[in-house]
Order: sequence, then C-alpha cells, then structure tokens
Amino acid sequence: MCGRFTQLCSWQEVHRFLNLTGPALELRPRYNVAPGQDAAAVRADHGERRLSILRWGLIPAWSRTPNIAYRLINARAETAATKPAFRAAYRSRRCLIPADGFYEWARHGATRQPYLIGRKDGSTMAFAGLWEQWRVREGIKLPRSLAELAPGETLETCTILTTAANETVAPVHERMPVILPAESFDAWLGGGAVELGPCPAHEIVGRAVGTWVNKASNEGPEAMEKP
DNA sequence: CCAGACGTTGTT
DNA sequence: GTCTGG
DNA sequence: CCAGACGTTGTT
DNA sequence: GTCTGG
Repeated sequence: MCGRFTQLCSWQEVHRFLNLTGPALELRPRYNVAPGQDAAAVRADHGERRLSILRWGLIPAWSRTPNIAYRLINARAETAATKPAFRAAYRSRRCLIPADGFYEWARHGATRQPYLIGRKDGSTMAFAGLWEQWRVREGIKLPRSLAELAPGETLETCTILTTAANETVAPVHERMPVILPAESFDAWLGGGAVELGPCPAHEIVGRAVGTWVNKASNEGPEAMEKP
C-alpha cells in the first residue's frame, strides 16, 4: 500500500517533470507526508496542469461525515473504476501526486521495520491519484482537525491508487502505489485508459530506515536516515 | 418502495 | 449519488 | 501508515 | 477494540 511518502521536490522540479502551468507555489520539503495532511497534487484544469494542495484521505461528495477519509487513503487500482466511493472521481477527477519516495512497513512478528522505496537516482515519481470535493453540511459535527471549516465550505481531498507489489517491494509489503510512466501522464489526467500495474522492479530500490518516521509529527530529514 | 451501505489494510 | 437488500 | 486516546461534571 | 490526530 502506501501510507507515508516524501515530497522533497520544489514547484520548479515538479514543473520540469510534469510541465506545469499556473503560478509557482512555495513548497517546503516533506519527509513524512501522513494521511490527513495536505499534499501537493497535479490536476488537469481546462487543458492546463496545475499544482494544488489536497488533503490526503478521500471523502466522497455524498459522505455525510468526513470520518471515512482515514480509511480511503488508498484505492485499489483493480476496482476503483466501479467502487461507489471512487468511480465518480475515477471518471473525471484524476490527479498525479509527485513523490520522491514512499515508506512501507515490513512486519516481522511483532516488530515493524520501515523501508524507504524510490528511484535509484532519487528522482521524482508520479503516483496515480483521485480527488474529490466535499462540502461541509449545515449542522454536522466536525472532528477537531477540521474544526476550522465553516458550513458551506469545500474541502478537496485525494487518494493514491495501489497495485500488487513488484519484486522489489514484495519482500517488504504486498501492495505498492501505482507509479505512472511519463507516457501515461496525459492519458491518466485526461480520463483515458491507462495500465495501472506495478512499475518495473528494476526502476526502484528500497532500504531500511529508522523508526523515527513512525511518528507522523516527526517531519525532518531524519525520517530518511538508516536505522 | 425505503434503509443502509459505500473502503483499504492487516489481522484473526 | 447510486446500488443492493429486504 | 503509526501513535495515542478512549469520560463526565463543575470550576477556573 | 476503535477512532482521531499527525
């Protein structure tokens, strides 16, 4: 699956990779993006590619409460097109989520060892994602983390597609994020048919990191350090 | 017709 | 919103 | 994903 | 056990 990742890239680096339009944003490097936090994502908008900030954890537009979000941080690529929670977004609200690495936890009995996985040269990848808009309804009780939202306001959320692990990731975990090749970017954002399987195993590499990353409020480069 | 679910992961 | 179950 | 909380009443 | 927060 994909429950944490890094976004070290600047807007300019994402622009080089994904050919963005629109004004540049000031992005701070993120060493430990966790569910419920804001993350940078790229969406097609009238033929342009804009980078925006979405909250990770998808809330379907029809959802009565936002509490479902923490379970919808991932969508299975095999079924997202038809599942009620995802199919509308799959049709018309797709995004690319730039990431330089993702964390997976290997379970050896009671212990959990985090690994950081990414391209050998550390360059930026693009996860396949979906996004949604959720409008705060009158009279609903919001969790503290969303308490600043007023009724009528709109929250934009996203989820990361997952697929079977390739041979690099399999020793650590059964699932991994869908990492799209550059030739699929247009088709994905445009709503076309795209192969959503695991990326070739030789394109990525993993290494163990310390458990400092476990705590989501730990945000520094220490997250990537060896155990 | 209305009511109720709608999801992933990992663990049991 | 839309589908399934009753 | 993992870590940490998980409750009420009344008073400050 | 289950939910919220990060």
